[in-house]
Amino acid sequence: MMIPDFVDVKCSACPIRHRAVCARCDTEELLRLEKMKSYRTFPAGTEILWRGEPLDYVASVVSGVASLSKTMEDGRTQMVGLLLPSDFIGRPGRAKIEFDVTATTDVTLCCFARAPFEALVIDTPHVAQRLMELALDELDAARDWMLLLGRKTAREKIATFLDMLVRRSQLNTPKGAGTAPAAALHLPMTRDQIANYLGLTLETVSRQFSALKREGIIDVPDRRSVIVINIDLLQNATGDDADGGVVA
Amino acid sequence: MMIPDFVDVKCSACPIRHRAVCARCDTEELLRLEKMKSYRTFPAGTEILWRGEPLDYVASVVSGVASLSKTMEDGRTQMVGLLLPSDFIGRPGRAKIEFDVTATTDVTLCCFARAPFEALVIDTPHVAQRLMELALDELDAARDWMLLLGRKTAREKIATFLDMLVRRSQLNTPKGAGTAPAAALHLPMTRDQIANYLGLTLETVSRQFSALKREGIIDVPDRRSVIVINIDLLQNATGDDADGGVVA
DNA sequence: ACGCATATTTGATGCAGATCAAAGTTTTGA
DNA sequence: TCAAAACTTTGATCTGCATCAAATATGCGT
Repeated sequence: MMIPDFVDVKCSACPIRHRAVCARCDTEELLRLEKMKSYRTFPAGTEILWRGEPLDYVASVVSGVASLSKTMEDGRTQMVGLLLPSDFIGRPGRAKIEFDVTATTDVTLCCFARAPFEALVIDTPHVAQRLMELALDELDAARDWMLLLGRKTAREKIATFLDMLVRRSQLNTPKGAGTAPAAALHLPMTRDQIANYLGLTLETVSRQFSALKREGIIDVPDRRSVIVINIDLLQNATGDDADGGVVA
Repeated sequence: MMIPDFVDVKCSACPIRHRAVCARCDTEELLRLEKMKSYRTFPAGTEILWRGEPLDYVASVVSGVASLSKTMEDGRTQMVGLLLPSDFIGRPGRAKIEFDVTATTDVTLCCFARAPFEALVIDTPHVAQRLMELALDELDAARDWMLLLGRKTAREKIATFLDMLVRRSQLNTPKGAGTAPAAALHLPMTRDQIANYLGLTLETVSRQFSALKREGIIDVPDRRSVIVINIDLLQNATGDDADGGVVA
């Protein structure tokens, strides 16, 4: 399979320039980052980091989707986060992590060696502040997910998941006002991975997809695509209040 | 009921001095904090903050236990965090929160007006760094809880909850080596609140307490107390690996 | 294009935990 | 000191989702 190559991308032309940890860096700071960065690509399904492994690098996700997951002794696993383009891996002052990071799709990372990056964080309050914002966003997302995992039904979980994908795809194409009539979604994961994310089994995920399809709320043209036919009904099925409590 | 009064406590004599946001402040910085702080006490069961309400203050928990919770339209609720002494409420750059904060027991807060506190954060990298550490600790805790909510059985949830209380009480009384034979725990919440925290119903919580008691793993002398008779069996019942993945 | 590996759907059945119900127990306050 | 309120325990039953099982579908390597 063809994996896109980012080796020569300049920060100024970087697709995640405005949302990543470097969002508020000026030209000079970008030059400093440019010198310490290197791209690395991981094929879908490969491990990026193991739990407990020492972290010599920190990184931003440039393209693709990675997942954070925790595993119990007997093999039960739970995804505890999704890393999308512009999300950050690794934390200042933390030499290791308590979960595994896996490439869900092919993933390209913009890696920074730990030591010079931490020096940069100390010198530039922008960057420290941006790291804090990214951490707080993750914390909000984790708490929304705790409500989902602890209290939502299988149907609500699937609807919430699809609704999240719709909102996220709208972030990338913010088309003024007017509700989009039917949104085509690309699913970045298999049924099994979706089940892991939602605290379900793959069979239950499949059955709920079928049920939503049967009701005309979505269509599933192929295993990696979903078309949302009726976004209002979908949002009703999430169990959240109308306004959603999502960052506007 | 008698509620302890902290109005005149000096930072230098503060019980959470070494763990809170001010952990690494020097004498001069403490003086600055001293000038902007004020104590406030909330009786058990009262609301400290409502979701979406503008935050004019940030605060540290000085004593007692507060909880963060999310509620669905139809009334289902899920606790998404527990705030113990030294934990922090409110974040730099965030004017509101996406959950309710409730006093679980009587709670005393050390409150700082938002504006001067944010000025302090900008001036003193210590404080910004400590806030980041606190946020990352919360993120780790949230992720552990996602595994619990998504994949653990009722029995494992209860065992994990009790084990967490044991570990936390050991933090306050770190007695060198040697396993404590039987730990007496004070439960800071009702069965209903425990159920909310663990994504269960109160009946299931009660049944699992009874089962652990029947097996001789714990004793329950009264509704707010648990005595851990066999900590090894309790930890076996959590479903976590032996070493636990908890911060050493 | 074929065949195998992998992913998905669908069906049948079982069970953990929710729900419904009622009987204790502890706390509170008049 | 007593009654009412709040909390907890225990029992009976129900149900949503897991589990077990098998039949497709899809994609990949040769």
